[in-house]
Amino acid sequence: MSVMPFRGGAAREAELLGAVLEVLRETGYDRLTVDAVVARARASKQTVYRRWPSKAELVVAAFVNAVSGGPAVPDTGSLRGDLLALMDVLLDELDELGDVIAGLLGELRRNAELAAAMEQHYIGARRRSLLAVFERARARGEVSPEADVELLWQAGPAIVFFRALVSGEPVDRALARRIVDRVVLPLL
Amino acid sequence: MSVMPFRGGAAREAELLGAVLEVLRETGYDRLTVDAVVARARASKQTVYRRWPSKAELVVAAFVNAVSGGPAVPDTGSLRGDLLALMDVLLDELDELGDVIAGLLGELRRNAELAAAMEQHYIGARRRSLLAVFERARARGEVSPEADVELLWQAGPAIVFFRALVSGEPVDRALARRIVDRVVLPLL
Amino acid sequence: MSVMPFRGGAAREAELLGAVLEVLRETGYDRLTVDAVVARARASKQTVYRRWPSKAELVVAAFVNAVSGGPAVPDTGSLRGDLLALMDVLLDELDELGDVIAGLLGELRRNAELAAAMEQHYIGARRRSLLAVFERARARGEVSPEADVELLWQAGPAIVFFRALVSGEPVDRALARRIVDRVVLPLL
Amino acid sequence: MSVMPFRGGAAREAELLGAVLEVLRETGYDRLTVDAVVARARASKQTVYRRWPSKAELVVAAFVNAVSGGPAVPDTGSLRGDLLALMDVLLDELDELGDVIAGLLGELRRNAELAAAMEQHYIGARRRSLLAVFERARARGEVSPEADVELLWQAGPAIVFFRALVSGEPVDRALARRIVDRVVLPLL
DNA sequence: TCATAAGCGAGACGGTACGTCGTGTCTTACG
DNA sequence: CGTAAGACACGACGTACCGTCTCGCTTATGA
Repeated sequence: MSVMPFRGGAAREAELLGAVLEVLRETGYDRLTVDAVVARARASKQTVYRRWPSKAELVVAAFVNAVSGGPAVPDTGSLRGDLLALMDVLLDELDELGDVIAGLLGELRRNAELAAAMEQHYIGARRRSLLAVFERARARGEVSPEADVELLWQAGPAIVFFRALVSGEPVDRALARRIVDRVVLPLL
Repeated sequence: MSVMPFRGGAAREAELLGAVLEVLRETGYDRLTVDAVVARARASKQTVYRRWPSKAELVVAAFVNAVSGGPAVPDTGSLRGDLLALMDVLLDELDELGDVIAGLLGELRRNAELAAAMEQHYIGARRRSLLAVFERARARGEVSPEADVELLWQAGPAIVFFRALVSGEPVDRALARRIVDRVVLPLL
Repeated sequence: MSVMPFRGGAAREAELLGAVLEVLRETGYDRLTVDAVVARARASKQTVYRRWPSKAELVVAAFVNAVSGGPAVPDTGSLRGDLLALMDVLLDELDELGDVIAGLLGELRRNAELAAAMEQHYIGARRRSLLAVFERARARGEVSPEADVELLWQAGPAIVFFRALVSGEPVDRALARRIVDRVVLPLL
Repeated sequence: MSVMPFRGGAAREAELLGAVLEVLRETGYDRLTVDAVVARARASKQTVYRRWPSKAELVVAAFVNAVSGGPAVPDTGSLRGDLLALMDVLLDELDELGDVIAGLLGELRRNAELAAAMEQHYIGARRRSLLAVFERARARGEVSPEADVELLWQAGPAIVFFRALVSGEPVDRALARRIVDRVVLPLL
């Protein structure tokens, strides 16, 4: 007498990760407990631990699942517009998942595999989008040849992360505009 | 016939925070337990919890105590030299206490009081040093009047934190030099 | 490849109570620690506290478990023999578990549920045995009709408890004989 | 600017014991804490521990102080009246201090000195009163020569203690009368 | 008259136990 | 065989109480 139809492995996996996100949104990362996730998904702990070996991996999986795909490379016609569009996406994500990221940073320092997953699916995806935007601008001649693009792409995200996670200052679109207009663009 | 001299409250406090740092250095933030600290300091849990209401506050206190005072404002004669000196301090601190910071960021998001303490004694102290350096440079005419100093001071720290804590890229003096020469100075 | 066979809840419960008794015998009631019990049984505190909400309830459960069943109703052929047999059982129990009883009396006064359990399984069982002996004697005509059996059954136990727990006088078989011959039997 | 006049050692001692009794009456023996006593008496812990080496000794001292002197030997003219008068005193004391006695019994088993103090000042005093009453009755010829007075004096107290502390049955004057009329007097 | 000791309040301290919580492993019973 | 349910060992948390200690003040006594 099951109260729920059987669901294959992949579908169940998505449900579990969804439950993780729900609990994350309600309680934050470190108040999240595997028991809460399991109760939310009407699952068993074994069902979770069969797939992810620890709470950290579970949360990273849910996080990556939530942000995966990453931002589409925008095409507003101007470099400035593209940059602002990407910064907006970053801001929204930080707003929603900043707690999760902050909670995970400690784990990432100790678990290279987790760190690699985050780099690959989160930071990496955003880096690739930014670099694509820069590349297109370079093709249009908007980028000075001696600009250190490998360093510059992360100036914007870095400042936003720094304020959101470390210094606690507000991050909003005005800030994004300031960064783009007074830091990134002048250096290109 | 006491086997040990009496130590006033303030002295005991310093000993406790010292024990926290020792344990932090040996075991890392997340493996740190209050019991370990207490054993190290030959203290009782009450002695700790009388002063700091939770493990997080204890660790923040130890961190703040370790970095407080902040970097002396350097005076190498040139803006570039001063900036590099400050970046070096930042790098050393991150190297030594990066794990602690990463572990604490989650707590800071949920505890405004802790966040304020960190901002006041850690980030704030470094911001004040950097701004003092900028101010001196401005007096010497090395800073363009329209430079957004309030934003620029954090470009260096932000990039360093971003790489050290979020993207996992290496941070070293070469990077510091790159940041100063290709981001901060050009924008001034 | 489990290193130990699974034991159902009921079996585990018996093991835990056994560990309590072991620790009781070794260290006495007041020195008994839940941690010691847990270590002895290779159990977790949760496993204990899941079943019994406090140390007191745990100890009462172990005590009740140890004495439950109570003394078989003896049948020596004579009332005097039966009474002496029951008193002997009482003496042995007091000798072995007197410390535990003395330690528990304080708790029992504040916890009616615990007191009821003790009355039901310890005192009650002994009362029932004594009354059965009296009843059989009455059937044989050895009991005067106007004897206050409801009061008399507890004269023996009461004196023994009084001396063992309160006044600190020795209790031995000679005393038991004295009580039976000079108090109980004459009043019947 | 002291808020309280100085009190010599003996007077302070009585105040402290009074505070113990107050706290005992409010919270019972095992919920009593030395800190509570100290707060109640506006005293310092050292002031308590200078006089009594442990909580148990403190409470026993307060108890003995409260019941000291013991019951005056009554003289109602009849043995029965005298016995009932003494039983009434016992009942009142048990009613008021039963919790304390129950809480202390565990300690007494482990601390012979404490047990001796209780026996001397509490049980002993009551035994002496009862024996005096028996002795007077014997002089009047009310006591059979072969009665085991050394055993009989404790029948009444024992049954009362047993019911009050162990079996949890009610103790009242009707019970006292029953004990005197159906147990003690018939055996004399 | 003043200092010097003794008792005191206040309360911090080391130690030990408590009862709670969370993780990751495990067993059972069901479908 | 995968699952829901949930017991379990382990280990950390934060609280409570005991008995010892130090401090600084007040009182009592002796020079």
